[in-house]
Amino acid sequence: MPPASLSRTEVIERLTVVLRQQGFAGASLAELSKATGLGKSSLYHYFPDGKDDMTRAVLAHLAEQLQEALFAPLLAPGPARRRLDAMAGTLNTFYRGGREACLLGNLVVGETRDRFHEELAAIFEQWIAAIAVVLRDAGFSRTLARTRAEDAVIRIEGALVLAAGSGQEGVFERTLRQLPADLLAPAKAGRD
Amino acid sequence: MPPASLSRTEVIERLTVVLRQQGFAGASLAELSKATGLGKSSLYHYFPDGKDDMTRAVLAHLAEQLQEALFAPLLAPGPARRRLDAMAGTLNTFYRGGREACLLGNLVVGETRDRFHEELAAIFEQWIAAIAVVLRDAGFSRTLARTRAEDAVIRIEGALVLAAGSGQEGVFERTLRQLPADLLAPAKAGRD
DNA sequence: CCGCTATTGTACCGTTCGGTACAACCACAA
DNA sequence: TTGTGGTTGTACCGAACGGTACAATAGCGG
Repeated sequence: MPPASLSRTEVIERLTVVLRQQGFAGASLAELSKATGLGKSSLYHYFPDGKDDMTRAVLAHLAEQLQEALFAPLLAPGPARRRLDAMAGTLNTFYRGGREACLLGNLVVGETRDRFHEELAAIFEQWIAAIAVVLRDAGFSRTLARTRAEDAVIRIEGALVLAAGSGQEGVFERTLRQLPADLLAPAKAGRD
Repeated sequence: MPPASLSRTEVIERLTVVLRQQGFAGASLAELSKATGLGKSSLYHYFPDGKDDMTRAVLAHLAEQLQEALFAPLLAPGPARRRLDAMAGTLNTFYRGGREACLLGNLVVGETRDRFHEELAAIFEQWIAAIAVVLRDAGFSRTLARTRAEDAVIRIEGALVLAAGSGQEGVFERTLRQLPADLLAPAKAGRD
């Protein structure tokens, strides 16, 4: 085994890859060890509580990443449309056009949903709240902004599921392309 | 262990419960055995290839169920709106208002995505195709009907993810409530 | 150079994993 | 009654699981 020379961040990023592809139950210590290049003893040195600790570290790292790459731009000044377009662009590269799975989506399963519920719910909430701010800035009511923001996250997560399940390439990118305009579309009586 | 006296269908339904809650990797033989009341030997008697066979049987059973409870009503004559409303109602009970996970969504993960890709893709495709027929009947173009049908499945799957991840009860039901009207909304220039 | 701490390899723990072998059972037909 | 074939409990398999103990190392400040 090489002398590592990986920063903690790099280790966490490699753990992320395994967890987001395999889910919690499917990610074995052996795989996590291989992916990081760290032996089990090193892994337990940095993450004393094992997979649990690793997952929490991965979630914390993800929260930071999203904060600066997604939420902050959403909350920054500028035209609503441009901010939403930026989110779509960021997500498209983040999920490699739908070819990469969503860590959050793969952790809301079985016992892990309850075990990491706080962290998961917090990330989802921040995301929705950030989108809702944009929609409020665009002039929508608080409640409409909120439901549309939830809808945005719903469509992103759903598109990742369908893209993975159907194997159709375009599904995710098309969803991202439509999203900004749909979110900003004028409210219609009887809808929303 | 009781003398079983379960029909094959009942066994499959009990396997379904475990698989949809725990996913493939998270569903152990011990759990599947306990849930069905069948010992491992009986399980292997009915499903010689183990979890693989069980999962395939569960997927086949799900396909049948969806066929008669979801796709057939969608393809039956009647006003488009009523047919979509029926779908929404069926889904709401099927997923217990978002409290129950989606088997499909939990199988598009890790290696299981590839292992059962054919079955998964077929079910998604049938579902989308059935919705698209309704939208074509409602007067939409082939391509618009198709993309909106994909969007419907996307929103359903996404709503299940967000409902599970956020713990918010209303998310799934609200999504289902909005869906029929959104799908039938007149096309607007620049959107869709 | 020393000594100290952080890190790591190796060996091992008990448990559970998916899966198999096989004898006993059971209902039922001959 | 005696098969007989579909079923089942029990015992077991090797491998992999998550996790631990510990001695050896590596790197670095003094």
